[in-house]
Amino acid sequence: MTNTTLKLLAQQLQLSISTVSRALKDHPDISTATKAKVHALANSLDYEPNAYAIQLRTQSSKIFGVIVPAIANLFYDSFIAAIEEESRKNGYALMILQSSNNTENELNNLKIFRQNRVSGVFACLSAHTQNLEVYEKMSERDIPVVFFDIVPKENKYTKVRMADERCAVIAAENIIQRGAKRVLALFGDPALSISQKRKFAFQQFMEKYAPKTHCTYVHTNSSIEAEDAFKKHFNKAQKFDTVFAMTDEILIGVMKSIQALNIKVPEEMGVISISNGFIPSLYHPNISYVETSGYELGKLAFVQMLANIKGGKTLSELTVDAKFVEGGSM
Amino acid sequence: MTNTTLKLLAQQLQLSISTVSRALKDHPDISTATKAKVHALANSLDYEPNAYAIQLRTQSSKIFGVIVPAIANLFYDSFIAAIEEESRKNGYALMILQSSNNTENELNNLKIFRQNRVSGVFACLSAHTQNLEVYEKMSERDIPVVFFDIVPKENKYTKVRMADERCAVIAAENIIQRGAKRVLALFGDPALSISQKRKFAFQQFMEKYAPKTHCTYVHTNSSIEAEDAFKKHFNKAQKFDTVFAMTDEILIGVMKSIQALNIKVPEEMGVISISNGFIPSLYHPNISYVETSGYELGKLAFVQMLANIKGGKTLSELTVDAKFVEGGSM
DNA sequence: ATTAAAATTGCAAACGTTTGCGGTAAATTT
DNA sequence: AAATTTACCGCAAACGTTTGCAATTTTAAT
Repeated sequence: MTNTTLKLLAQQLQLSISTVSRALKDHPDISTATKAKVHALANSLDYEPNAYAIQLRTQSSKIFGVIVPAIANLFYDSFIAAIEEESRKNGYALMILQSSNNTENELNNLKIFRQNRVSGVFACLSAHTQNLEVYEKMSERDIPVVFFDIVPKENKYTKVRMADERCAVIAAENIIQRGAKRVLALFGDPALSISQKRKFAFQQFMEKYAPKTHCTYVHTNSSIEAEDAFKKHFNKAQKFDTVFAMTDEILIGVMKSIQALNIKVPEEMGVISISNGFIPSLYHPNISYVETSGYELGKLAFVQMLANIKGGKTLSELTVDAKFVEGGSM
Repeated sequence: MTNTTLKLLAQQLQLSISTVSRALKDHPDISTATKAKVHALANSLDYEPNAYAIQLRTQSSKIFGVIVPAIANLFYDSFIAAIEEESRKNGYALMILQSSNNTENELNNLKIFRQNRVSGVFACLSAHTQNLEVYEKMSERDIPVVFFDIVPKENKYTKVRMADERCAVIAAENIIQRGAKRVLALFGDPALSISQKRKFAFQQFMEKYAPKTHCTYVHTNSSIEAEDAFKKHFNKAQKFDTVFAMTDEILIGVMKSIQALNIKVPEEMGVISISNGFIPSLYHPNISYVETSGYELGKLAFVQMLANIKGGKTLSELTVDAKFVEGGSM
């Protein structure tokens, strides 16, 4: 069946296309009588405006592009869920593409976004993307870009991210409060700035406020590595009494070791992590964590995007605050 | 900066728009010389065809719509990841909207899809959507719909889903093989056909091949309920020695109880579930499960979609096979 | 009854493509 | 050298909207 168009409505009503168009959007020029007629027919014929014709005419699409390393990821999921919600409220739809942490895919995705003339893009950089030229190209075309999570260093870009240092500090505070004597602190890939920031802040804080607490710092790149690291260090003479996991991935490894060794939490071992909350809720007792909400980040990113679209440029870095969520593991 | 268009290229090269258009797509009518010139200028000016103009002219967009109850969900994630991959390979992009299991949202999303004249939609029904009229409306507009996971009963629709009965049977087989005497079998919302199917198949099989095994069947609607149900039944005089969880959500509740009661797996309690594998891998020992891969389902759905677009109608139900994955919990 | 103002509606161009068809010049055949 | 084919290119319409402006009708003011 062929789609109903303005032309069709106009013909059936013996009106001009322009009148129909205006009637449909309550233009004051049109009499209430004809408005009623037009609306009636439009409804009964299931008229749906052709988004492509509109965009072609108005030069603006109601679509945002989103690039994430992976959709199947607890954190990005909730980020996407948040901007999807906001987008819908504001009459936008989302086009979501995953880079798989691959720069080439990232480029291709950006291209699709350009071809579809998206109104803006939310981008999480691939781990090793260095060349930001493509993103410049978006700006030249007046397509705002809001970076999130993995963001470029230069501060000419609009970006939102977690308050990484604060997270680490809050974790450290709680570890001190527990009265930990020896702690094992596990961090992620040392090449990533997020790992560096969190470790640096954590270490600084511990050394300043609890110089007598013995801390062991280890970098691991996967759940398995974290699991092994835990076991290895647990077998030493001086056992640690508290473990800090920088990410969910690490926490998962840690918890497998804890279960395997049948260690009692929190009596024999305190556990604290940085997370969005899902993984910590899987265990008994629930793991205490510092919350980094992808959802909140999404909301914030959307605000930035809207500001960018409406009022011109807002070149700044915004961070979403961290808060401690008590489980029962400390 | 204004986008470069065919018209601009044509002007600069002193050619007609049609020649430029044809040159860009290697039309045999155009001489290699001019093709070269056109390509050169197009490249240096970063020409990107306007997808909206193309769609308007050709009446076909290269976009698929996807409706899921929630993006932030292990299963749907991997489904989305799969169709995203395939879409990219085939030159399509995805527009993803979530229904939040709310029929009104579902309707709105479909509307957005219609307005954007998507080439097809992948839809997972909201839990309680009864009225499929909207989907009929898509078909009238020649937009193919492939249902996945939660699918309508009528077999005039194209659908892909997990082999629910097989899953349940495989689980039952393994429970029998373990030599279970008493089993607690936990299923989801009894209103959902997926729960019914799995329970029916499971029960049938157990009664036929292990009539002496005592089975308790319970329906629960959340992790918490599952957690409570486990505890409640575990306190009875005759303890069960094996537990079956129909979904990840249920498994999570079960495992919290198991941890809380400090039950040894698999010695004191055998555990088996139906899952895509992520949650089972979180525990020690890993939980044995029957695999229902969202990823595989996605691949299958895409095949169906393509068939539908290319060769007309393929009205049938396809299921993706199940297989048992040994953890260490049985 | 004229004229001016206000209320309605229609015309036509534009957005950037694609594509059937017709046109011209060069190459080939007679 | 005329006739025919081939190679290359341009014209113009169409896709479905939006919108400035002009045209028409109605209402109000003289």
